[in-house]
Amino acid sequence: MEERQFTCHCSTERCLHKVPLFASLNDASLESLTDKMSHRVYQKGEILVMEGQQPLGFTVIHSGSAKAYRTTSDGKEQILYIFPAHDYFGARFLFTEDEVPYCVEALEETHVCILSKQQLKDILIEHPKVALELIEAMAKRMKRLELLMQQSGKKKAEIRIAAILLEFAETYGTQENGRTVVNLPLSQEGIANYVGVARETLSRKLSQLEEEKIVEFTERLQMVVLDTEKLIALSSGEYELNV
Amino acid sequence: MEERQFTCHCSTERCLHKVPLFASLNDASLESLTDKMSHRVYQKGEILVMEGQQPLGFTVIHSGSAKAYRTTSDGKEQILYIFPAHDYFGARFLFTEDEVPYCVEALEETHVCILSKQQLKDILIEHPKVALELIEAMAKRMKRLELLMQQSGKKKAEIRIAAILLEFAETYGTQENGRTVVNLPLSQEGIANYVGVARETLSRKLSQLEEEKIVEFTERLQMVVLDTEKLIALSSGEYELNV
DNA sequence: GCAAAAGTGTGATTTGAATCACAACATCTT
DNA sequence: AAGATGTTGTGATTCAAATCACACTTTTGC
Repeated sequence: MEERQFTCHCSTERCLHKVPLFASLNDASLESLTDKMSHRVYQKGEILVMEGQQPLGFTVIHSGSAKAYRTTSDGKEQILYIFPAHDYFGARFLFTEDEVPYCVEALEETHVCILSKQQLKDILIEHPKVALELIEAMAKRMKRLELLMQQSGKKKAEIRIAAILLEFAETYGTQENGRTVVNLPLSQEGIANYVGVARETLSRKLSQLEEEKIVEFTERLQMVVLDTEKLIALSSGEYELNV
Repeated sequence: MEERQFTCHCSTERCLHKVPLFASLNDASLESLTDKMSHRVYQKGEILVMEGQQPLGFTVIHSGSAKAYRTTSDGKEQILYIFPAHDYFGARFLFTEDEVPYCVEALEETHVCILSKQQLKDILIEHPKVALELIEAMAKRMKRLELLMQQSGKKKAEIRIAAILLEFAETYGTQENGRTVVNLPLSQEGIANYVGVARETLSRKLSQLEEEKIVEFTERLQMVVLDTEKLIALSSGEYELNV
């Protein structure tokens, strides 16, 4: 096993540069900001923040990825967000509460940079353009939530599954001679918890999707989208899986 | 019937004063802003914006209320938001898209004040505190969406119903010697569309709630909450309705 | 390399809510 | 006041997904 790393290379690499949120800052302010941030490394399975705890702060994922989830009353985990590399979290709950509303857990080795609430507020007041960016970013996240809401109102599992697969394709997919190859961030069990259906239902639906040549599961945690059109039609309810 | 009103009293009443979003603006900037806004009046059932259209702008509800909904592929309406008086909408889609993602319809006679995208942006750049307020407001709305998401992942209808009733109690309830009297903004049919269950299911569940003396429906569009604790327990899944 | 653990596929059964189908009210309208 | 229209309650039936149960496969850790 590799030696565990306790520092990240943020200061040298100026990791914030890759985050669209801070795109409008010039290099000088960016560097002074980076110096002020604290940096941490988490191994796969480690918890970044625990539901009910004090918020860590505004957290930028430098590398790696994480999932945010809550444990429901019947003991299952409902995943709310997957944060890929260069994404961030914390703005939403830094501003609304006292305690974090969900657990965030690393899905792999993950390096993060953290900004305290006050630091973030200072930046937003000083650089209104960053605030505007943040508003836009939040709007995008809301858009996704609204879409999911709409779909989850409906019972059909396949609609919601198709929507999540499309989300994955967009976030983790790469084009390879026409087909979209997607490295899934979660196992089937995890996807089921994200979609909010039973693991068995997901397994059955995925088999159907393969039968109908809409997607293909080549190896563990890898999916190839064969027919994006159909997947979109499915997610909007225009198309249904035949038995 | 009363004569239809085509102008609102914004300029004299400084309606924006009541909107927490603009609380940090001084009277002078508030008044100059108010003059720049356009004002409109809608009757019950009139559409403020249509799904797919160009956004109206950032819209503040001066008086009245409205619902935002989408029509799903199977022809039902899924209500996403209810906007009460002094609430506002538009920030979310002004920043993300080209077209409005849902219909907004007046639930009663409704007076609104509208700010164009550019006007809003200018204010946000000039008054970073307003931007901070907007971020907080969006965070709150996201919090609600996340909560609903979580609950809609679960199948139990009563959990989601309880959550919505609590939301209504908070927004439209008034304390009257211990009990909370709530003037509902929607009919049963509307509530069903908001929760995302069949109208019949809602009716049955509400009857059960009355049987168990948790709420009481005194007159049309009026609910009295008798046992808030139980309603909360129900919404979190700690308590279940006995047949 | 082998055992334990984690993840996956598939049938049989149960269950909760959607759907269908009306009857009973309430509310607009003229 | 009476018909029309919209709203609500309740039974019977259907149906999709959860649950249960277990075989099978893959990964992981020592």
